[in-house]
Amino acid sequence: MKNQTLWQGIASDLENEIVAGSLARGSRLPTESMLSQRYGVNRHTIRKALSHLAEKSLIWSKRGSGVFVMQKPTIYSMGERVRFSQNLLDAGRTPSRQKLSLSQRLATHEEASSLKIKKNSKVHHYEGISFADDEPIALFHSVFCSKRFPALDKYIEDLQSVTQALKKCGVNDYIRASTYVSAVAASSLQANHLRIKPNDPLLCTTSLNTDQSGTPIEFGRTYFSGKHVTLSYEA
Amino acid sequence: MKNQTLWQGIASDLENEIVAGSLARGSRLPTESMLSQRYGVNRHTIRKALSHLAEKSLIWSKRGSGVFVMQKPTIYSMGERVRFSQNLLDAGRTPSRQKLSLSQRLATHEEASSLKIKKNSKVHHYEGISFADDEPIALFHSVFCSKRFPALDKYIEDLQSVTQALKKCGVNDYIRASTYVSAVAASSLQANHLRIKPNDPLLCTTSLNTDQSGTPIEFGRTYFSGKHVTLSYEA
DNA sequence: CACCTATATACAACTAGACAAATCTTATCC
DNA sequence: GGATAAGATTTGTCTAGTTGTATATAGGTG
Repeated sequence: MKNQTLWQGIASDLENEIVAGSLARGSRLPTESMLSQRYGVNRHTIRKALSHLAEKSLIWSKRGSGVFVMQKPTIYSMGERVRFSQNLLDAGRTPSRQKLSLSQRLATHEEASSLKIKKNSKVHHYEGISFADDEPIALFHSVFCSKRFPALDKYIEDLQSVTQALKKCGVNDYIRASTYVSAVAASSLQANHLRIKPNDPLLCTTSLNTDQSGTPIEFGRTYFSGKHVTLSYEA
Repeated sequence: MKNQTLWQGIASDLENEIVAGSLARGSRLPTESMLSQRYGVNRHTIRKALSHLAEKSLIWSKRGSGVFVMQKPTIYSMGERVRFSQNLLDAGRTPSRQKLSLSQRLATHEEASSLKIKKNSKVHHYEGISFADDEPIALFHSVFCSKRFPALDKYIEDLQSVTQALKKCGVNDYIRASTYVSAVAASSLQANHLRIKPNDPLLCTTSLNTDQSGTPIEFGRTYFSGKHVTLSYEA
């Protein structure tokens, strides 16, 4: 973190002001000329820093008008139907996922009782990272009953999508039955994956999805980077 | 003086031009390409000579801009009453300041406890550069209780002087209650402002000013360029 | 051999200036 | 008061020039 270029230093400085709230959401930044004076650099160097922040969707600019702080970094809306890809597409961002692991193991006590399956049943365990515009925004892991979805792992491997894989297993729709949200500090491992610092705040959601009959299908936890995500519960 | 290398000869040649005044203080040197042509050597040889002069603090360079002749170092005296402008006038130099930012924000834990105000109180945050003869010698930032000095920011904006602005707020005199001095390495942003290199040493003073009754008024840090400033504690 | 001096080349980071395009501000007219 | 036009601001784009850094090569010296 030391030998960074000027524009990188400026970008992280401005980013700090944004996340700290000193630059309020929706407000206008100082003009590029002002910033170039403040930081003692050429306007082009400021523009490089700004374009970096724009790529991270922290700001947006309008010719002739100014540069503004994004209202929310990424809006991830929680509702009856939570679909990762569709959510991000709605927010105007490009979703992608990276698999960390995909295996079978015995369900924990918590998982078994949530999924309403027998203790020591086998489950598919799927773990990975969610990206928005190639920026990691969340770590997730979830489990599915192996007995009910014998070939789910193969489908996930091929399709890279839980929604699509479940369709192949005959589940055309699923519903978010419950969601719990808490805040935790990132471990160094989590921080590394999410490209943030250890102890940075994470939003931890524990969720259960069921099919239309109410039978549990998926149980999992997702850790969202507090810097990049705001959860939305609008109706 | 006999068996000197090419770059040593060039360095002493340029040094003579500087001390003789043929290259004026603050002026720009010919570009490295020009010099390499003039002396008939490779640009790297010129750079070796220049880096030698830079180590002696005779010149400083700015990427993309050029190489410039540096001013002479300054002595800055610390005592019960520390007044920037008067200090430099006493030293026979011309003082000036440049505002980098002036805003209100919440006090940090350290600031609140130093100023003896409540946590999460608002403070004026004033940040800038101090110059001596148009050469930057220090970066400063300090905070004042917003509640006690509601209009201080306006006064600072107008008067460009903390001492004068405080007078407008009814503080006719203030006293340096404590000063801590440490040495730190310059970040790339700090280095850019002070026209030095990253990791060059800075004198970091953390200071608290109070009014005559002992009530804290200003808490701040000043980063003096080690190359340009010597602090003096004479009685 | 290891190290310094010097050359040569290429690229990255930053500055400098100019101009265009979109927007905002202000004066003016009716 | 509202519409319009002129001017000032502000971001977007382009070209050119300067210092910083990295790599490769070769000769001289202790």
